[in-house]
Amino acid sequence: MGDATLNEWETKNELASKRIQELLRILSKSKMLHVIYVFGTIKDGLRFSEIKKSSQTDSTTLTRRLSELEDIGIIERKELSKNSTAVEYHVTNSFDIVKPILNSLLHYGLKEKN
Amino acid sequence: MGDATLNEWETKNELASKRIQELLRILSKSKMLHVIYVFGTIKDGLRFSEIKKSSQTDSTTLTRRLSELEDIGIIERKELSKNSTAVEYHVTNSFDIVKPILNSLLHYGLKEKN
DNA sequence: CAGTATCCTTGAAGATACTG
DNA sequence: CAGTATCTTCAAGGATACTG
Repeated sequence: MGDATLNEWETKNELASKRIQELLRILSKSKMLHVIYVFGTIKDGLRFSEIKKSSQTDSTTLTRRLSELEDIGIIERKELSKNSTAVEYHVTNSFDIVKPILNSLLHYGLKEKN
Repeated sequence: MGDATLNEWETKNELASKRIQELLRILSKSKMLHVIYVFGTIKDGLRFSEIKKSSQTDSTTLTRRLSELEDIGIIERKELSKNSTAVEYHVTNSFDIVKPILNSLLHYGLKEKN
C-alpha cells in the first residue's frame, strides 16, 4: 500500500471509501461469492435457474443477490422477449474491475496460515 | 479468473471458501478499513489510543475490530511490560497477504463508474 | 491508558408458502 | 420459469456508563 495512494483515499476521496465499504458489504453477503463465481466460470448470459442450480442458492436469496449485483452495476438483467418469463443475466464491464479482488481473495483462501 | 483455480476452489477446497467468506465478513465491518489503513500507513507497533485517534473509532468498536483482526492472525497484541496498562499492536506476516486485496479494493474505489 | 458492560435498534439470513 | 411475500431468528452497530 503506497502512502500517496492512501493519502488520496483517506483525505481527498471520501467517496472511494464509501464505494469500497459498500462493495465489501455486498461481497460478504451469503452466497454472493458462489453467485459471482458462476458468472466468472460458466459463461455469459445466464438464466435464473442455471445460477440457482450452480450456486446452490434458494430463490429468495438468489433474487436478493442478483438485485444487489445489478444495483452496483456488475451485472445486467435482460428480458429475452416481451410477454415471456425468460430472463438472462449478463456481466458488465464493471465485472472486470472486481475480478482482481476475487483473485486476491482466492489466493488468500488457498494460502495456508503461516 | 482461471478455470483451473476456480475448480480447485469450488470442488477441492471448501476450506478456502470458508476462509474467504470469513475474511470478507470481517473486512466489511464498520471502521475495519479505517483501522487496517492505520496499520498500513502509519507504522508498526501502535498503541490503542493512536489507532483510536487515527481511525476515529470509539473504544467499544475498536476493541471489537482489533480482536477480530487478532483472531484471524493479521495483527498481534503485546503487553509492553508486566503490571502496566501499556499495550502495542503489531502486524504479522499475514498482513502482507491481505495487502493485495486492499490495493484491489482501492483501485475499485478510485475508479469511476463505467 | 486500555479497555468492559449493558441496552437498544436495525438489518440480514433462512424457511415456507404462494404466483403470473 | 422466475420470482414475491411473510415470518422468525440472530448478528452487528452505536450510545452510554463504568473500571483497574
